[in-house]
Amino acid sequence: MALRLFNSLHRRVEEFTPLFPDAESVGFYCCGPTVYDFGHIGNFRTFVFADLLRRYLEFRGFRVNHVMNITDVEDKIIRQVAATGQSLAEFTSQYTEAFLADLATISCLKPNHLPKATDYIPQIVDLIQRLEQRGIAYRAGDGSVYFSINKYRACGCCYGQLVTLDPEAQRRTERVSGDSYDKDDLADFALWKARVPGDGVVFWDSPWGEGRPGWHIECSAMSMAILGPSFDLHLGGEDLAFPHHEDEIAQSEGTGLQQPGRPFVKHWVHAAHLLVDGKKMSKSLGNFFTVRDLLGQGFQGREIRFLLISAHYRETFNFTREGLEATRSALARLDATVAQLTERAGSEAPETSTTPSALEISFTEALDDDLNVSKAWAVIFDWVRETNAALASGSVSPSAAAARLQSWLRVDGVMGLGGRPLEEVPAAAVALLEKRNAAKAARDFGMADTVRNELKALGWTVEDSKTGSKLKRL
RNA sequence: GGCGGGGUCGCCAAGUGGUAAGGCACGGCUCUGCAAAAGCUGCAUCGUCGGUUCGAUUCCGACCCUCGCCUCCA
Repeated sequence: MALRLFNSLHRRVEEFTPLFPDAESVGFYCCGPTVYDFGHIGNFRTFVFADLLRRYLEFRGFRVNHVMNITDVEDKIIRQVAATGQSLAEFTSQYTEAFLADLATISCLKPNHLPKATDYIPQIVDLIQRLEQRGIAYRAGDGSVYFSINKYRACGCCYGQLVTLDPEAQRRTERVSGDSYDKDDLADFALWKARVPGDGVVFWDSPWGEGRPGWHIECSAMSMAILGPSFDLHLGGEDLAFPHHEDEIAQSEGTGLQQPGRPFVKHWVHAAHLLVDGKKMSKSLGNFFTVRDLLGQGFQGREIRFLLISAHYRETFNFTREGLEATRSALARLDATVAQLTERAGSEAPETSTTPSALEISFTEALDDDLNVSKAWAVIFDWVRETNAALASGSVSPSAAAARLQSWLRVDGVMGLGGRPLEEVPAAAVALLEKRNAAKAARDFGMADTVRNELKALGWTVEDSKTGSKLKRL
């Protein structure tokens, strides 16, 4: 079996095979954040999903060249720069750093490349010039450069690969008409925006005068500069499918840089939105939570991660506080099993086995199926139950425990939950535990219960078993 | 208005033409001084109405509700 993934380009699940089988890595691009503010967990749903897919590809033996861009020039950023008096770099770097810190908090591996749009102005200009030379880009009266969808189509190219849009049937929103500028056609989009007074000091020189790049062309420039004109996977939130990704395809393929018969991107993958109270989580609706907000409320990064990858990536998912709280119990159960295995295994080497474990086989089957995480969690929790039962029956040898643990660690290499960090038991708690043990031995259960409550107040719970009492962090 | 997703147990969420995974919560039992943890166990006929079929939650049609995109957006 092989990994099958839904390809937005063909609207069906397809087997994933690399575009260039001999290449040393798979080209993997995910549209990153616009760094004008802290990202919210709706944004991070997409990034965690990208991280999961990247980790799974690696689990399946691919080497992945993971690129995530940072959009560091854009209208909102320019407004903020003007308002704060900071330089563009000063302003965007603080949110870029915050973004990377948040990614780490939710256990996302750092992408191999994190290109910033402002570092790719020459490449952007180059692409626009190519489009101009081919007659697909044109200069408008205001000094901006636009992409002509009609000219592009006249070259035999297809605009409308990711979405089926009938321009005539479109609603004429205010946004559309308000954005008309000097375009030949309403649907054309900006490649280079001429400098306007509101841009302040944010502008670059170009063959078309001072200005700044359009949003869409940035991703084309960065992805092709790093991964080449054709690459394997392009990810993003579903709201980016149109117009952002559609325009990326048009600009990138419009340059004619691809080898004949090669697409810009072989496989497009889109992550569905996170909802809050049934509505899309967004800055404009104000119904969002940042990673920092949730951390401040006492949640852990791994709990947020778990929740974000508990549902299939193509289904919208309703975020609730209750849902986040529920992850705690589930993770605790998983942690307890892993902790028991670790203890049982000791320093014993795992049983040698040349075949993957049942856990790994079922897990692989689940994720091969268009990254069916729900199925994967079912597999994992079935394994938890079975492992707990085996441990309780005493039938797990240290080397068998080590083997199970090793197998889990391989699976967790994809899920990225990690274990809950072990905390050293403070001396005060140890003393109380001993006091309770003594009380129990003396059959003074009133005292034992009192001490147990004192321990609880310190944040430790007691678990009694045949082999003695143990403290566990609450 | 156009296009695209959804409606499955209290909540979250898989899945299948032959009467429905898993997680959280809840109940019972075992274990325990009592708990906790763990195990066992109980709990749904799948939005509505029709159609196809020996049989549909799964296919088709209609309808209702809901979310998203339609050039700011992960």
